[in-house]
Amino acid sequence: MLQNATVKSVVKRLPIYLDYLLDVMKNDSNVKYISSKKISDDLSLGEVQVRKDLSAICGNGKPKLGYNIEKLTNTIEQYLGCNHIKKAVLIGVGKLGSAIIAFDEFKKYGIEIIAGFDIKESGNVTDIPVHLFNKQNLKKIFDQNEVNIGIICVPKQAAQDVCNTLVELGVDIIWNFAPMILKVPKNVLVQNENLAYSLSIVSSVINNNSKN
Amino acid sequence: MLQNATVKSVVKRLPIYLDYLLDVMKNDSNVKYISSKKISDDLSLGEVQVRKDLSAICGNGKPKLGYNIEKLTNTIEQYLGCNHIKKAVLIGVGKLGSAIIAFDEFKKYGIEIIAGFDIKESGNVTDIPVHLFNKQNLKKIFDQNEVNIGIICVPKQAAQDVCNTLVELGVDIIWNFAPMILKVPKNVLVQNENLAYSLSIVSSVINNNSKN
DNA sequence: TAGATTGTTAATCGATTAACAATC
DNA sequence: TAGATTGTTAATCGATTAACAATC
Repeated sequence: MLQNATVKSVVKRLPIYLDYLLDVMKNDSNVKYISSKKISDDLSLGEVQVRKDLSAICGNGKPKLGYNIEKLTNTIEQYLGCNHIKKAVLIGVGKLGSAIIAFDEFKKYGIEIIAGFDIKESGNVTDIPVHLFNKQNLKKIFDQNEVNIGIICVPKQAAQDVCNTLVELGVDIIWNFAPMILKVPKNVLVQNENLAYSLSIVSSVINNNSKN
Repeated sequence: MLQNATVKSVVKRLPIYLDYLLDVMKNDSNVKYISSKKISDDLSLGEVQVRKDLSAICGNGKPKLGYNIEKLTNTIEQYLGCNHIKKAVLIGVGKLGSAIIAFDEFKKYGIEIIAGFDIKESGNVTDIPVHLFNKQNLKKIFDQNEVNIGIICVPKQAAQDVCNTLVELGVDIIWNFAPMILKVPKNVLVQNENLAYSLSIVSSVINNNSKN
């Protein structure tokens, strides 16, 4: 069922479907089936695209009825690994770092931040301990836990160093908020959250609109 | 020079080039020209892609020499509207909101946050006044300034309401951090910064890697 | 059976890459 | 002039959309 070949463009839409389906079920727990037409209308997507996306990950739609909404939800959650707990550490507990730690949506995808690290030790942020950042302290946590994810919220000057340390300790994926491109070995994946790049789009859109 | 037709895929790479070029110039102020080969090598992009991107926005490369690095930088900055000041307000000055206000990269793209708004009035965040959020207060700021950008950092339950108010007051573009899809009229553009969706990719990557 | 809706195959569109011509 | 590097036209690749066949 979980074909690795499922393309990136489809995976990117899965959380959109998931949010939508959860919402539909919350609003009316009697709905058992939902059609691709309704989904596509509500989400402003192409009808065929929805059908093709869904058939790529489950393909248990019933002609005349649509998709069993509960089954579909479960399939998407399974595909996204929502029920498989993954542990993360976050480095750089400044304003952004604390905001991320407090971010509500981690549980939804089965991700748990088990510790924060900062060059200033600073107690707790909403239950999660913040340790002094150094290799020994970090290693201790990695020895006691299987840590999959490293979240980088340090200033960009420090980001590559922090990244190297995380890679050395064995994270699989880095969620990077530092506005720069990190160098990592091929087996590590970097998911960039480059706010500056988004900002550049905001800026260019206004710039070019006002030229019209 | 600034063709509106320049495609989105190209625009998305412009800030990458810009960061890179600024960095090259900082490290060696003697470099006058840079070739597409060097750029593509350093950024791990295709050589032809770099050349095509650059020719789309400027096209003043010199055979045998490369591109005048200063001219190129200026052109990109101009294209992205870096030297044209655009004003923004930010709604929801919680942890994430304060982090955004303090974010360093606004100036680079000519964006200025002139005020924050929150349901709790809370003084200042790094020089920027935070007002009590209500329509009157918001309108006052819009009357006194040409505000182009609304930044939404409120919880998702409040986001659509805030969005409507901002649209009504006349923003051109909304930078949305609430993890949901906002409904806006066609003339308003929403740039989503949906951390939850990024997170879902983080989750799915680990999930599917560990299946191999 | 007729009709609604799924699922798939083929056509289109957009972006990237390859081949090559133009130019300093 | 020869060689390096740009810029453009054509080929390829991937994703979306359209057309239609399959099925409950």
